Amino acid sequence: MLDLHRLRLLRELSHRGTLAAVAEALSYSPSAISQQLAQLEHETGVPLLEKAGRRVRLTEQAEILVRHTETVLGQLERAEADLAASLREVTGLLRVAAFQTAALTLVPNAVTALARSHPGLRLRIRQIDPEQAIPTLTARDYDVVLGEEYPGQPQPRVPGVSLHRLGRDPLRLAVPDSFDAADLADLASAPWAMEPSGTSPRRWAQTVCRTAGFEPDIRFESTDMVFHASLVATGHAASLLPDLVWAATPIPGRLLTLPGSPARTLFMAVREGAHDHPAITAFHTALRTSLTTLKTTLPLPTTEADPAS
Amino acid sequence: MLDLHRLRLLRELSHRGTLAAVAEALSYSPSAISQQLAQLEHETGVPLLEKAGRRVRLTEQAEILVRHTETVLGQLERAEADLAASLREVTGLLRVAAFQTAALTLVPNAVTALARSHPGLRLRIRQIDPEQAIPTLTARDYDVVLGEEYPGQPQPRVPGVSLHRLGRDPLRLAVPDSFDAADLADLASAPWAMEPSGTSPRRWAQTVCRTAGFEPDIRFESTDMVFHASLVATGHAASLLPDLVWAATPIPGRLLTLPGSPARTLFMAVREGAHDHPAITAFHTALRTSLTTLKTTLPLPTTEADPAS
DNA sequence: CCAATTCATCAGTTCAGCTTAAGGGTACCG
DNA sequence: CGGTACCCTTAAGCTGAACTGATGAATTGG
Repeated sequence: MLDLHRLRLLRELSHRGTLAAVAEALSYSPSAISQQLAQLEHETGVPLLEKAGRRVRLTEQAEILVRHTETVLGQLERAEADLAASLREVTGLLRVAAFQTAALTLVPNAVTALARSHPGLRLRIRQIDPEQAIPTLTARDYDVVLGEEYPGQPQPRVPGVSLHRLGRDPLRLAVPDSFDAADLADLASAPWAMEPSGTSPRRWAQTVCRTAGFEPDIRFESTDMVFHASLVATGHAASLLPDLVWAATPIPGRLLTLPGSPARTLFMAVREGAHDHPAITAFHTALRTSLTTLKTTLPLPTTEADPAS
Repeated sequence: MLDLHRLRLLRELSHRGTLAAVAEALSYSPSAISQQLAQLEHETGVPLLEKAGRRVRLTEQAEILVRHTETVLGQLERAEADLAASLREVTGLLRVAAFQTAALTLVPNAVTALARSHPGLRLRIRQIDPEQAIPTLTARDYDVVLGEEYPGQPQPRVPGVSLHRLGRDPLRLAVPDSFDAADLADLASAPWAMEPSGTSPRRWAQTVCRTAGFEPDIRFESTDMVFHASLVATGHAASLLPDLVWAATPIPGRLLTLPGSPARTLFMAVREGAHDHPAITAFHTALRTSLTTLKTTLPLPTTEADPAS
């Protein structure tokens, strides 16, 4: 009988490429992974790994096993979901990774609602960059990862992970009251606050400025959008920020709607097979109602129709 | 993550009914089973077993897990089969349980053929009563069980096990030369050799005699059909025997064809998911050719058309 | 009512699988 | 080309999960 634990290691290897990465992801020493895979090879009697430079490559047979392992793991995930669904009360522990604005705004409301509706469900929230959190779904560090997708910056497709849309979060231009600007083009030489390079909000914001015909003068870089807001409030920079920020901090100046009414899409990533899990569907609906509640509460310019709400 | 090993124990329990039986089947102590299932209950946080007198009953949740476990185990079986199928040569070890006539006649030819065509395949044959061997398929004591089905004695359907027909083996009346009998009715007061009561050949043979209008005078009981044949040869008893016996021992007297040309059906039982395994398909074809070869070789009365060959 | 079954529990033991440490091969870079 | 960094493997030793065996409690059948 094939050992599922070893098969999982093989599957991780096929995703991550090196034994060291698998070990890192699953908190083992590389040696343990090497031994276990050697054992799997021995049990099956089939070569599964072959050296490729200083790395290893999966053989054709190993790929076959990986494919089956995916379906087996999905089946087990569904078993857990079915089991949880058969109970009246939703219980257990849900480990959530949330990006900053979600953690500050969406999540607290959702947690409150769930504490009332599903007292048996425990939540563990951690604020973390979603780009690095999504791969850890399959490593089972988290059950849910909240993510965002900026226009023109599509989320990479990760096998074994399914995405579930939460809604749109409109993106607007936040300008200090002291700035004399009516639209984007007026800010060609203004100081800007943006996210660090390499992030998708940064790529999007830069694209917006370049489309408007200028290269932004970026004076402040931070992943902290509340920091951006305070820079706007104190008159130091303009910034392109999503509406949800204003649920966490007061609107610091003027908000200008951008051409085309762009928005980031908020989504929830879970392991395939787990999306039926009652804890996850409960969390999903709690987030969606949290989002729509926040949207109607916020005193925002109603210059756009939002098809998501 | 649900532990597959523990799930397997739960599955066995749902089939066998008591912890003791599971322990017996899988060569553990009952204590080990109890501990493992308690652990599974603890991990899932869901009650899985409830006391029912001095036994235990599976809860609704446990049944859910069992259903999923069945599909997961089937998937793993298919993984192994796919893996083996991807290799050029058929290798590995095939553990076969065979009933007596099969072990004496069908199997040796098949083994010879396989040794030539698939030198990498090792076989371990054990002669054993198929009725007790089939349940052990799921316990993985055997990979293949050869079985027989007498007319009107249908094989019980075992979940997780699939049956594959090998062919018909005609049943005839073997009468000592010294007996003055032309058909069944002439043997109403003759001494008979039959299989022990409780077996399906016995039930069938008794039905045949009763249909012919008499209760047989059973003087010899044995599962050994070669013994039956020798009783016929030595003039001590008549017996209802399948043709395959004559591949193991000379025809001892006269063979009379029965009305309706009855035959037992020979089949091969394997775990579901394993029927695609190349070692098993190879064994299957070897057995079928072995059977047809034997049939054409035997000097038998050709009074019947055999639709199986 | 006693004997036999069956499951639960506890203490003791064994072995699979982990970590650490050392070694060898490969790529990349000055 | 040597140096360095990275990656995989192997050996040795240790730890904890899981097994055995003994004991006890509950239930059923003769």
